[in-house]
Amino acid sequence: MTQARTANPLEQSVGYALKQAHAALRGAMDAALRPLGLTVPQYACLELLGQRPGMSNAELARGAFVTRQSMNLVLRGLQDRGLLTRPAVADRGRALPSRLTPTGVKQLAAAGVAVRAVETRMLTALTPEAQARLRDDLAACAEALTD
Amino acid sequence: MTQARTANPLEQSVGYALKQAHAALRGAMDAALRPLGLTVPQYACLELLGQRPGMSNAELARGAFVTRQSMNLVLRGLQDRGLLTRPAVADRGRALPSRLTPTGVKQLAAAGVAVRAVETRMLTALTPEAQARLRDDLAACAEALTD
DNA sequence: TGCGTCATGTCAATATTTTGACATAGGCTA
DNA sequence: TAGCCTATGTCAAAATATTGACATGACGCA
Repeated sequence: MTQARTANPLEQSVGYALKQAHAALRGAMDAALRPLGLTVPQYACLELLGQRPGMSNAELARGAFVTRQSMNLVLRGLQDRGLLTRPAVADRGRALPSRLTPTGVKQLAAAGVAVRAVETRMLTALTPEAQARLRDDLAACAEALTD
Repeated sequence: MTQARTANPLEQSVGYALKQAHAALRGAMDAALRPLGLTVPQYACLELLGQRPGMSNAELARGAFVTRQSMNLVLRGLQDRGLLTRPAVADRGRALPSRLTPTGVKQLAAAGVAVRAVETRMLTALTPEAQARLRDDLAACAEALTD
């Protein structure tokens, strides 16, 4: 026991476990979205817009945890593919509100099914209570670091 | 906004919380390691080698959740800076075992202090029991996805 | 009104990572 | 032994993300 601690302290680190779980989730989502021709950032963008239409590029970037510049490229790609629309000029301020097209809504629906299946598989070993607790603890971790 | 709950199902997603916590941790580690001239992958490499000297490039890549090619670049950078050594040729197989130099050990010690401070800050809101539970749940999530 | 500050969108350049590919070394099996 | 499979290190190219910078618009305040 005491040897296990000194021999593998990494495995006892919450940070390492977080990194491990994130890598696994990212890989699984990537594999699930590939048949649909979507990357994870692209899906995140669709999901955010599906839940709150009219979000600006900067808002989407913050919600997807990437830079404005990266999200800008994602946005253009999705726009070129006809999954969302964006006004060429802003009528108020500089923010350009994006909205899903009907095609985008359909793509999001298909992607959502695939992603939710991944999440369900990830959480198979956890009770609903444990899942809620995990979510809240992760949120608390994020909040403690963003001050 | 009574529809705040139904309007934000993303906040109820464990996967999203995981992504959020990971982004916050990554950013905090980045900031903590920058004064030392280290990136997160570089630190991960040092930490792995500190705990298990002689790991090969491929082993380090798996442990740090990056590709072999990425770890190869990290390894070369650290080697050029004199933080680790690697034999030019393998005496057995193709794996080249890396080992920290005394300078590397010192850098790792300093970086370890900084990183542990970040992890402590991240976990301030959680009891030791909750921390252990969080770690185990994350490990269970990762394992469920890697089958 | 004028001014300072902040947020946004976007361009260009750079850095980083991944994808694809190939040669080599070792283990396994017929 | 020969043949096949897997793992490893590494090269080159492509994709992706970030950093730095700039112009523009909104807001607060004297």
